[in-house]
Amino acid sequence: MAHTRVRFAPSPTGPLHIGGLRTALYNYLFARQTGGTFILRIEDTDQTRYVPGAEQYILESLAWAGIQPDEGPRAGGDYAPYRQSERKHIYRKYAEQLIASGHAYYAFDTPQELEARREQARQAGNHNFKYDSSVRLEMRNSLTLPAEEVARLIESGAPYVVRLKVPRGEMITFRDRIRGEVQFHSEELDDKVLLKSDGMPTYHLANVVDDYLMKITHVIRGEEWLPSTGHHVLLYRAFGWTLHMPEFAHLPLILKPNGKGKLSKRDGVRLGIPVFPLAWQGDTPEDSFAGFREFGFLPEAVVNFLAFLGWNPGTDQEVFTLDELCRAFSLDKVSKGGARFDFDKARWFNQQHILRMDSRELARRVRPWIEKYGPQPDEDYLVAFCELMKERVTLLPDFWTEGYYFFVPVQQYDEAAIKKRWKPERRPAMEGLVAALENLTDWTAEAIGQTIKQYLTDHGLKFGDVLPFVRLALAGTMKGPGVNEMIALLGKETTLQRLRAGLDLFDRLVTASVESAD
RNA sequence: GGCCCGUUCGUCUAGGGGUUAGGACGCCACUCUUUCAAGGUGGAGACACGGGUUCGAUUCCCGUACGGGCUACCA
Repeated sequence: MAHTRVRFAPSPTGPLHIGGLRTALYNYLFARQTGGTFILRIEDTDQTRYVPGAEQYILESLAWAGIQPDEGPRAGGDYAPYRQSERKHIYRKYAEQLIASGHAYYAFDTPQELEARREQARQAGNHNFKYDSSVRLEMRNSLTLPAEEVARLIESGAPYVVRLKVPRGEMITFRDRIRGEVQFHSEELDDKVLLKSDGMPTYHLANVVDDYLMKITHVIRGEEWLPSTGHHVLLYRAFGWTLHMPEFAHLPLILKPNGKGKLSKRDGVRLGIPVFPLAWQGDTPEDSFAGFREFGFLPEAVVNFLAFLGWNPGTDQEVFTLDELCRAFSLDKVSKGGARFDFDKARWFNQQHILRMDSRELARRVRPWIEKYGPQPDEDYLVAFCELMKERVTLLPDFWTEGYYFFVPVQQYDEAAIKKRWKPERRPAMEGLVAALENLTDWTAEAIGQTIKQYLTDHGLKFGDVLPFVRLALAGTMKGPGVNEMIALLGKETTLQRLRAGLDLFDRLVTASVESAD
């Protein structure tokens, strides 16, 4: 196969949707796997929908996910510029070439005239007005107007568009990498606007021209583009570029959790789940959203999760690094049906990636989530903490909520557990243990374990007789890492102090409940 | 409405003319453990429907149903 060149071509109209990120990911994986080039092209041809900051957001999202473009507005490349607004001058030439060859025409119908025409069709019971071969000869365009009139209109600066002259009676067939052969009757296609009255191209023209100019070999995009691919094929034919036509691969959509429609930003706010990679600050609170990053997802996990929404390697392996995905990915294994967004599965992927991540690397990711609350733990302490906690969290904020007591005093004791278990008779045994620990100098989990075990056997006690109370005094909760490790990390001073304070608290709680029971 | 695409456990999916239809998430149980997790074991749980083709269809074909996408001077 010739050198593959694929592009991700988002429109900067707002934050990049998670579905868009997946499209970018698949393009990236395909490029990496085939040793090809991954290109980012900004499709900003709609000036009315342009949102400042959106392009920056796209760049940051891709960077966060670890899928950097080889060519693009930031990265540069031999086919620059990569922003369609900066390529505006290119498209007109191609539009005129099409007019000259009889594949397109000027149309002067105003939006009002078109609307009137649509309304007229509605009156006649046709709710599906199309500007196509059946009506174009009734409209105001270079096909119906005398040549002098057309020239006069253009010279006088009258607004016009260029439309594709879709031929009659042709069958348009193309092979989609994912769906096989797809066909359209040319009769069903309307005369799409190619060049808008503001001089900008529409997606259809810009897309085909740029893909040709940038030597794109594979167009991997969402299924919502499937219906207009017929027009695109026609365009390649009209330009005489059929031999350079890229291979198409239309990806299944990412659906709402209930399966009804494609996932939208509304679903995010409605269900309290992220549908964007990063937070987006809109003009209003309703237009601002948290992203996967802010929810505490690792980019590795999001990438893994997204990769599996519509693709699978055909093996039992589910947890993949980006590199592994690059190697395992194949367009042929992309499924056809839409995939529902499953937040629980996303959480599971995150848990898996946390679990497998090197603790030192993990500590780097976790640090902001701890410092957010004040503490600034030193590196080794944080690494050790991550080592203890990583198998009991799913999202990054859990490190704090589940293990805050490693950084600050216990805020809340599980009083129900204490009242249920604590017997004041246990106090001497606990005090003895405190004394034993106080004498210990080798403050490691192993030595601590030895000391506790020795003490228990010496006094005929079982683990269950004291350990739950050690845990409660140290962490306030019955949950958490092994007691030995917990003691070792907390340090001698904190451990002894919390144990002593705990004993007093336990007694107080139990006597209080006895009194209230009277 | 028209056109296009799709349909295997609740979800993501493997599979493919003859299988006990496999895995993962979630759920349940058990196990391990001082606890919570993680891990291990086990369980419930699916081929949308109707016709063909065939000795035999979940698998191939055709319909139907259902779902989705598109139907702009938006991408």
